Amino acid sequence: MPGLVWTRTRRPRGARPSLDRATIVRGAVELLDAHGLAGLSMRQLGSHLNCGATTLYWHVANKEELLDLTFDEVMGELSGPEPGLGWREQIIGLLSALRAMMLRHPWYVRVYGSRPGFGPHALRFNAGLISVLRAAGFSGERLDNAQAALGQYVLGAVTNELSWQAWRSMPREQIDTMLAYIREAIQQYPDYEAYLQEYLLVTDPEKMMLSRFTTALESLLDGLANRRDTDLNL
Amino acid sequence: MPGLVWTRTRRPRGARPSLDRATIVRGAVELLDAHGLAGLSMRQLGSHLNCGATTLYWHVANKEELLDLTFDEVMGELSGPEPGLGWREQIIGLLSALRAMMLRHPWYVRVYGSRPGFGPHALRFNAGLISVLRAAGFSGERLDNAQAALGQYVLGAVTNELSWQAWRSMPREQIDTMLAYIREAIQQYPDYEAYLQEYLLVTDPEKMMLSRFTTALESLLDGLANRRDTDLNL
DNA sequence: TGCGATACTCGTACACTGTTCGAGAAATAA
DNA sequence: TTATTTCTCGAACAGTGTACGAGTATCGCA
Repeated sequence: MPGLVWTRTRRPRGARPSLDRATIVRGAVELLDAHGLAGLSMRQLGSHLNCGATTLYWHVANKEELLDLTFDEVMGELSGPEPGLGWREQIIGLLSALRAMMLRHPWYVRVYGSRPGFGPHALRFNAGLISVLRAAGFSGERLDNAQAALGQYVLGAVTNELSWQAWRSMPREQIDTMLAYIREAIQQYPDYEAYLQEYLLVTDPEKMMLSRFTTALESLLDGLANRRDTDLNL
Repeated sequence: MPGLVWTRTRRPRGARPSLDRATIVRGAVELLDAHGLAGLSMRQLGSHLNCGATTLYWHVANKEELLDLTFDEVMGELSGPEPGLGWREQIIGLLSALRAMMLRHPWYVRVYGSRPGFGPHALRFNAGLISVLRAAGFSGERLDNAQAALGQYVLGAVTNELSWQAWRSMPREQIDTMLAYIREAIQQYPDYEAYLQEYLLVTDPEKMMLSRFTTALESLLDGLANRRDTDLNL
């Protein structure tokens, strides 16, 4: 438990470092991207970086802190709001980039659930979102509500999308038996059956997910726009 | 990998069961509620149920399947839509109950990310949501968009709320050092600073979270209502 | 009544995990 | 040179999921 989690200012007076906090975090992200959350172990990360597993514990307090660091590391892939656009376009741009990042790093949403996420990159991103909203006429509790609603929606949408991806990447026979079960079980819900028949095995899920995402965001922005302080330039 | 995951129809011709699939799942939920996702191990579940750890593997394929079962088990705590209300009230009732369930079982959202969730109880709940939306004038792609947006928002909101809870339940000194770091780091974002000063240590977080949830849902429903087939009885 | 066959229970074992501890190596400061 | 600090890492511990196979209790049927 160091004082500050993300920054460490130590001036080396002794041996040659040969291993760095930043390279450890980068290596962890590589392993996470390649093999998922379960594929990251201290030993495997050690051999990935050509060092002993316990060496990592000199640079990092424990695995939890390492996950915190990877969490903020990928937040660093995001950039700030695009100037010169309307506030809705700016927000959709920010959140679409956030979604893309989360999809690039599928372990991100699973780490999120038990972690605050106040690293410098996360702060920077949130500050950008807040500034756009404030300029658009949100303040006080309405600002808080808008910011929370938007961020939370993105998180849930990506979580849902990833769970859908996991479902589609199951072995074919498992999908088939599952489908047979579902088809039989939903016969008692005619409305739902008609709905699922159409969407359970859609041909282009990526396109559907993106369409879901943007239209839901538009709907949410519609609703939020009516809850601003000023009702100008809608 | 049994044929159907959630149902198993075997007629015992041999020994006394003394252990049941349902009691295993109930015991697993108890352990998860008490000690979190990390607190559920096959050995601990065994001793919780007064049986050997490997005995469980006769009734359950592996831990993953057990998690699937617990997942649907807690979905069984939800009931269908309340008749005699407007569609918005029905939906808010359904989703508020879903949120309350997820908060009762904080492990739920962490399990969700890597799991499809097509158990019978989940199907029942989704069918209820779909039927309300269909009766409210949604169909086709708009129905899909509305259903996805609502479910995804709830998931994200609860995930966010739980991460917030985890943050507030950290040891006090860790919170303080983190706060000091955050306060210093956000000085370069004046807008965000003013915002965080107000909301970082709000006195009644439960109330704030509930307010966020309901107003975001109202905003989302506002936006969705304009994207129905018929624009009647808004 | 006896005899499989079936339905379960569980001890042992294996490979793996996060993490602690303490010994050692290497480089700088005095 | 000596002392001190920085860093690496092998060994060990408790815990994990799960495969295997031996053992036991109960049933249907002869």
